[in-house]
Amino acid sequence: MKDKAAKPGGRAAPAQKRPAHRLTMADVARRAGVSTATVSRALTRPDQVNEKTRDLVRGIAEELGFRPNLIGRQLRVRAATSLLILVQDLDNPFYAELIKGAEAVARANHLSVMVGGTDGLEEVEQLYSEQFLGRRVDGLVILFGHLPAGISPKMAEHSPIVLVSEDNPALNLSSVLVDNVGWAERAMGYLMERGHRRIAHITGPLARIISRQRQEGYWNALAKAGLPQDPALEALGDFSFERGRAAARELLSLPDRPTAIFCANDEAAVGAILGAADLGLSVPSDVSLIGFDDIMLAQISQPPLTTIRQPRQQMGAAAAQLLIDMIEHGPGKRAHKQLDCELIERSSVRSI
Amino acid sequence: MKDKAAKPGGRAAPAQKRPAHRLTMADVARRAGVSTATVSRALTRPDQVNEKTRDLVRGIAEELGFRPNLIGRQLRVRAATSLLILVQDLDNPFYAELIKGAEAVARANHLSVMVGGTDGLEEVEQLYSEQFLGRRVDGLVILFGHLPAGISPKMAEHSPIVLVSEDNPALNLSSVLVDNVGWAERAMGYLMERGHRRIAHITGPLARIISRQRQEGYWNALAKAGLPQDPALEALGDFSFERGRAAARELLSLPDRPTAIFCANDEAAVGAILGAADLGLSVPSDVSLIGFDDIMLAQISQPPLTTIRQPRQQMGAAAAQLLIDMIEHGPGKRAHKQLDCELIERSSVRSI
DNA sequence: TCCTCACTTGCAATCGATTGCAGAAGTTAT
DNA sequence: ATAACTTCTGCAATCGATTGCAAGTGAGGA
Repeated sequence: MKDKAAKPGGRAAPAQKRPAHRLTMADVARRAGVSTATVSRALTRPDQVNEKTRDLVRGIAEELGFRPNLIGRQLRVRAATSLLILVQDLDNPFYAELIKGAEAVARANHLSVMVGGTDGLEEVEQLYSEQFLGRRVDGLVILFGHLPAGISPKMAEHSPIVLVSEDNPALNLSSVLVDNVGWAERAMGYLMERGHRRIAHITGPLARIISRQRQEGYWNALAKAGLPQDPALEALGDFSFERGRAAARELLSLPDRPTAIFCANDEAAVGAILGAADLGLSVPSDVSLIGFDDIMLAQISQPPLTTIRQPRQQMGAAAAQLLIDMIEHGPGKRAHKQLDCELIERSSVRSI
Repeated sequence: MKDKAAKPGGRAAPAQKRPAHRLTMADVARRAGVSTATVSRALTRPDQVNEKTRDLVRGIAEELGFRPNLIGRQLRVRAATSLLILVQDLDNPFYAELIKGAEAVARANHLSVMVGGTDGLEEVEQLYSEQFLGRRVDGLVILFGHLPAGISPKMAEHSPIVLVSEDNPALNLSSVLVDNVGWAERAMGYLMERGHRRIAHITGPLARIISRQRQEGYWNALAKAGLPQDPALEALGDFSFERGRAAARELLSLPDRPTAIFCANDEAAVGAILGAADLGLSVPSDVSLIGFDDIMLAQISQPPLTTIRQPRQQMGAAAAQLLIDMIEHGPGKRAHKQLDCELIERSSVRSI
């Protein structure tokens, strides 16, 4: 990659004879007997050039298969061209749909979307920050709750950056969020309305703000119902299927078994279905389950999962839109967009 | 976006006073009392400039927070900077993992990854083709079996383009594939080894080559075993969960019910589990099921699905690598990379 | 003392398109 | 016929960095 020097020995040079002179506007101009300025105008501002000239130039450009070099254009016309979406885990289905929403809006605004999966690695964050600082991307959608290494909070203040899904109140950045605390409370409320009193919680990884917020909602609901917090009813999870399964086994082996479990996400909830099955218990007859997110899995699981749906695609779209506004009008003041979730009733909860 | 003209009425202009003159090398140069050439070298070829000058320049660059404009650099140094991955449906989990694999390899080679979801729309394909023709991206990973609108086969011959997952033999392009026919046959073989003779098939959408290849594998296996093709045993699917469910109901309502079903993909297979359940039948005791792909769902379904695993991440990585080679050494001759699948034995098949 | 060579640095061209400004040509009004 | 406009086109600067070439400096050798 970096070293193209001809190898001393080796097989004969495979490359083409000449570097295949790339077609530029100058070529079209020469061929049409006009200046490059005219070519440029003929191609991008048809009304500013005489009809005959325009058709001539366009014809020749067509015939030659000329396409303007977008890098050249971009250097001159400083218009935004792309957004970068930063994710920790690119193949998490939750993010995929979000990316889709953002891409659609970006595309409608003549922007393209780059994606970067950081795996949580600082060096990779740094690398992508460079793209932003080097103005190769014009805005940043961040799907984790911190600034990527290489971007200082002060810098971020004045930049088109938006935090999505996971907030970080310490940074005062624009964001697109759902009310995790409130909807966790709502999920708990749903369980309580159906008579459940002894309700366990499988958390997400507590290092993540989003997990702590859902936990807070769990606590709030308990408090409002005058129920005590019982540490034994909180099992540490990490959003994974396997951990959800194990956690459910722990919780359901308790002497005084909970009648329902609020899971911090769907994947863990589906794990919990199996964890229950491991103990010969079935959902919802022996234990009720409610999840969070409404990933595809939630519809397909047996039983289908009652859960809180996050409007993922809309979140992505809103993020892109916010960014585009910031790019056009300057960062201005922070915008905090909050989208509504929805409780999707399926069959993993029964009344008692 | 296109029209920035000041709105006649409205609130006061929110934009900053001045467009915040962007820092360039010239600024650093002036401040350091050297030429931009020296700044450039001090920053990118440390050994070519005197130690003292270098430190001075770097210090000032640091202090000023200068970052070189990557667009300017890219215009001058024609090095590849990015790959574009084109997909029909961005939130299909199958592709997400593939993108992840490609991104990792791209990143390791100092390239970034753009993604485009076309939804199968020609106009969107056209739009992304433009990015490629305009040299804003240097290579194309295509995850569907045709060239995007706007790129002619002849053009494609000489360009860094690779078809992944879905081939199109008509185009003679480089590709990264699995042997869909062979592995479909293998799936069928697995069923037959376990005594199944009456085996149905839920196809994918037959417009897609990949579906037809798996179907061909199904037929081949039948033929090799001396079994007849029975049209009644082939149900048209579309890779979706719902259609899989419906198809399974049709097949299992047949007077002479199949003992096993080979599903063209996992999502349909999981649907089939429920389709069977709809008829009071259970998997694998009443009917065996084998899928294709090994998406996450396959591990989690009840019962977990026996299936053919495609090495998605490797496919993405191989595609990126192939592209990078083509970019460095010219397209050269076509490379067809075939990766191995793996039969993952879980519990959706029983011997009879 | 003069020559050669290595090491630093700057000049200016270059990548490819866009666009402000001004001149040329043509039209209309007076 | 002349002034006043329009309309069209080209010149040349510009966006921001990189790099071939040449010049300047100082050290070391003859």
